[in-house]
Amino acid sequence: MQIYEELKARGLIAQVTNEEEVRELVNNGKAVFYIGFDPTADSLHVGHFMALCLMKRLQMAGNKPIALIGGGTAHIGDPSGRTDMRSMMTTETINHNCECFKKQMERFIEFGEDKAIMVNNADWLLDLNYVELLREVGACFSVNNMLRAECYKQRMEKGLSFLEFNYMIMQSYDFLELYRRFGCNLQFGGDDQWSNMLGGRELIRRKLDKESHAMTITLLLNSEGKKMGKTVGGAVWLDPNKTSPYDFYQYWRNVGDADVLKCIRMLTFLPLEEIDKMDSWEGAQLNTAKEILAFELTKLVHGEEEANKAQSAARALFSDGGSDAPEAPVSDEDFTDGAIDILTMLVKSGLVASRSEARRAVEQGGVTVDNEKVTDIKKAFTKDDIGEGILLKRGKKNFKKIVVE
RNA sequence: GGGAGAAUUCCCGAGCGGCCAAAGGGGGCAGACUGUAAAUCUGUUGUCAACGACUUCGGUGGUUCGAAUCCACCUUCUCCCA
Repeated sequence: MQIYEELKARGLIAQVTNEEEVRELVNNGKAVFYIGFDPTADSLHVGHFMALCLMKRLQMAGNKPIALIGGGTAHIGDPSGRTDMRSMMTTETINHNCECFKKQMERFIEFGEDKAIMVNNADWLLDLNYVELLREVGACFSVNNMLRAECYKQRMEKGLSFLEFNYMIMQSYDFLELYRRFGCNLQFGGDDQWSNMLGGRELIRRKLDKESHAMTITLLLNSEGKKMGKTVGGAVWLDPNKTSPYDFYQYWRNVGDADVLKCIRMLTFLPLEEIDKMDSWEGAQLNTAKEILAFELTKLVHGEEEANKAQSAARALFSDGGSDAPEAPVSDEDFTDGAIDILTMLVKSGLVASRSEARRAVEQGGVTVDNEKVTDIKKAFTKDDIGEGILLKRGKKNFKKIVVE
């Protein structure tokens, strides 16, 4: 099976400009393609991960990836898929985020001579002269067409600033620039980028009279139509300091029944035949599929060792109440009169955000210590009680092993 | 440039000068049920030394015994006219 067919079978491809031509390009390793990453945070998240996997797949098939970090476009902010204007970021923040992105990407994609390259559009966007730019590309954009684009339509209700309106032009300019510099002939992106990508294609045609292509990746949506990889606390990050490997594992372990197979197909590198076999699984058997999904992804992002750790911690905890939990240290200052009370312990461990929350959790019967329910908010523990460490749980899925420093 | 209106807790959205830590919904959390799923039901959802106290209703001042509520100015946004 060739790469294009595989991507298709995995459900990764949402839209392409011209299927025949793109297939030809990609299957023969003739594509020089780019994906843009907006450095809006200091870590990549699951959404980016999909794009990275796609780059890897295409690279393995002999195509040349360009990772574009949007150090320049980040100054503007992409209005696509947003209903409000995002707050403007300072140049320092953007630069910091770019650095973080770089480091994380290097773990997935091989960069170097004749391999993948990484560029930052700040290098050309920030020095542009307004009038020159207008003269060069301004004529190539029809405002009428732009306003018809879905991403702007939505914002017409709420209000759209001129700043954000220009995002499409910047992104199109990127494509043009990459075409000129590296012969980049294909752009990938999330499905919400479609109109921006077409803008670039149009620009290349007008300025250089050359054909280029665009292809969008299916956005990873759950069965309710919501973007996956988001939790209340924010995104599921790839940075282990922002989302621990265990939490990362748990996120995938807990996806809904309806979404497991889709995720395995789209995100893992397991052979398709193997995945097809799982297709018939149902009911509690899906739990196995979830475990596979969680393990495979954790392995890809954090390495096999971390994946094993996360898996055994989870298994131990949910089956026999094990001891492989992440540790939360408490220090001498946390003890008063030689003991630490349950509320302090909950707060210190990070299992709850405030003492009030801790109190509620205990009062509602959601807290256990070494699997014994604690109902008294005044309950306290001495160092001897803690000994080598005790297992503190809030609810069914949140736990820490308390140890004395 | 002229005019009208809006800003409330995680989000949406009620809120007579005292009975407002602020209705209702969503979301979150916990419990029951389960398969670490979904659906459903129950409780809960500002903070703290907790039958009480403290800090919140865009910002800064003011009126008042008392302000989310009234006044002034500022900021941001929306709408109408140009």
